[in-house]
Amino acid sequence: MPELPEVQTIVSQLQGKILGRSVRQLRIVCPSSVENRADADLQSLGKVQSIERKGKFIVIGFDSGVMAVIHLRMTGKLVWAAASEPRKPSGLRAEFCFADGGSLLFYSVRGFARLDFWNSGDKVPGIAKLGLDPFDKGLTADSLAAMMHSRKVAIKSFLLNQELIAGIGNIYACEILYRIGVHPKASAGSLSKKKVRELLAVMRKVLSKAIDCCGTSVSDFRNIDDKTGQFQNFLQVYQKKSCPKGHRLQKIDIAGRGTYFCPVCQSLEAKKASSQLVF
DNA sequence: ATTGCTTCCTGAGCGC
DNA sequence: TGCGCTCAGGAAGCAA
Repeated sequence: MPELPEVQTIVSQLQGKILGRSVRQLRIVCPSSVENRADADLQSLGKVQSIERKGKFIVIGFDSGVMAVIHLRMTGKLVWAAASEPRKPSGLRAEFCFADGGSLLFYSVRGFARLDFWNSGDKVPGIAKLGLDPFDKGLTADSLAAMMHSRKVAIKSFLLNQELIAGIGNIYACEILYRIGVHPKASAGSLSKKKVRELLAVMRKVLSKAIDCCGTSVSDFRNIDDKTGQFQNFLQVYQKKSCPKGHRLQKIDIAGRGTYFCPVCQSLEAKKASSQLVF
């Protein structure tokens, strides 16, 4: 499931592939996954001017004044295909055909992913509500501690809330909490200032490493060349039986997500200083 | 205001 | 081999 590192991987690859190129035709295969909320004809999108990540959203700006806002949710994919390559029909929702050859294919196996068109500068509801990016300089130990202060919600749910911090999903939430030795059910407000500082540092470290690895492929994440990422080789708890120290892991449900944690390394009180290696 | 539950959907994996 | 069941989860929407 694409989270911040996977989406960043796709955005970086798209920048190298389609920036400055013109879309000749937009082929909408499945209209229920695509919506035009722009005052423009989608058959004259024009040239790709910008490609950005906003939380887990991908925003592609065109010189016609339209932007494509894409959210891959769980099983969405963007795949580059040469004009001659056969298209896998299963889950194909739309295709951007480029004037100088090649296509960007938008897939969504389970139909949750979205491709919506807006006028550049429109306030897109999902994006407008996003909290700070984990790498935003405005996100400091102080501001994070202020956000967490007095919140009773489980720290795992806090990390998954896109309106607070944008980009973390289930896999990285589990991995970050294991690395700082905090129980996923510990209330966000219960973390000491020292732990909050550690949380911020480890969050950035884990996400950076995952970006360097071009993401995590535990199920079906693929980059635009249909290749897997490599961070699954560094996972310590997600879908594992035991932690790196050999303790048996537990799996519980938090906010409707499978949550993996080590009952030995991750204390509920969130007070124990972590001495374990991050990688 | 904050928290939590339900819904959407299909392929993979499992037991029989 | 094949059937039916369970599980996977991001975010909107609504209830408490």
